[in-house]
Amino acid sequence: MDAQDKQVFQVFTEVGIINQLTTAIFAARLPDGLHPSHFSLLNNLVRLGDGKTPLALASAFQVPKTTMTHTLSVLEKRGLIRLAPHETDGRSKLVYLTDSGREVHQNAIHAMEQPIRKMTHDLGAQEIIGLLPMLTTLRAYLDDNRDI
Amino acid sequence: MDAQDKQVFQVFTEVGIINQLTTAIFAARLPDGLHPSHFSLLNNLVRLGDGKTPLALASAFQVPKTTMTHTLSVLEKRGLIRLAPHETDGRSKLVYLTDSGREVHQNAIHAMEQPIRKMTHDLGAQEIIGLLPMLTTLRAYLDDNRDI
DNA sequence: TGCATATTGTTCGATATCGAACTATATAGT
DNA sequence: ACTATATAGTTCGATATCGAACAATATGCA
Repeated sequence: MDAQDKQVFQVFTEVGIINQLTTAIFAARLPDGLHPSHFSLLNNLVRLGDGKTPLALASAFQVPKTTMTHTLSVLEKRGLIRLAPHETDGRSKLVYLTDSGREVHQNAIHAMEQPIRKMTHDLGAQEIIGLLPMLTTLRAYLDDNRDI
Repeated sequence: MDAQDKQVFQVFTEVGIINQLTTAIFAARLPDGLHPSHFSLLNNLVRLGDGKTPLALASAFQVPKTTMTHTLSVLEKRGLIRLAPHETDGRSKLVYLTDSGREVHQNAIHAMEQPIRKMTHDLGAQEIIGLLPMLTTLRAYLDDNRDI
């Protein structure tokens, strides 16, 4: 591994640390018992629309379907989502947000405003947002090359 | 949450996805049973030196000390690290790499060369490395503001 | 149609992560 | 020195994540 490889590796190390720190910051703002993975799922359903199958969600989040089964069962028990039978495929189900799920999501989003505002105040919004194009490119590339 | 807040939030969403995808890519290259968290610890000891206390390592990785107890016990059982009593503090221990631990780490680093080279070939090394300054700034800021 | 194969989701067992409570040792204040 | 408090690490119970095996349904092809 040469010096350049190590710098690239360092990028992923920093990404990992940032993910851990921001996840911890946001997790502290979530309602009691709501894990970041639960919020992520609610967030996906709100932003990209519900009515997806569990397998489609597992694929979107790059987790095994067994993990999605578990996550969905937690959210269903909490009444934040509803699992309906698939209209045309007897093997499958469809995931829908409940009113309660939308409300919990909205409150969580609102609670995250404060740390985000402090970060942007201290570091500059444009500095942070400036990362977005390359991060998006990198994410899309990795998503298309999972078997790299 | 206004449009700017959402873009900042999107940065952290992308960071999370990139972390998940790269972790999966690297995990696939690790020896059987070696979890990414195990490799991360070996990597830290190699890069920054061993002889640290478990608590110092837990703090460095931002994990509860109970998690570090578990991780260290796994690595010790595999013979990759050695836990020695602290010379001056009877409560504490010191973590040292074994020769086997250094060897496993070296092999893992080497195995990650291939996916890193492919990424840099496809996306351009400078494009990826260009993220490093701001990511480092952001990581240092978050590290200093864990109670944000 | 009938059967082989593929797909969707669940169950089960194993490991990682975490918080609360605990033990042992060190330190500080009197 | 004595005692109260702080610190380092472990144990324990709970949850998240994951892979292997399984059940139910769908699809493709003879």
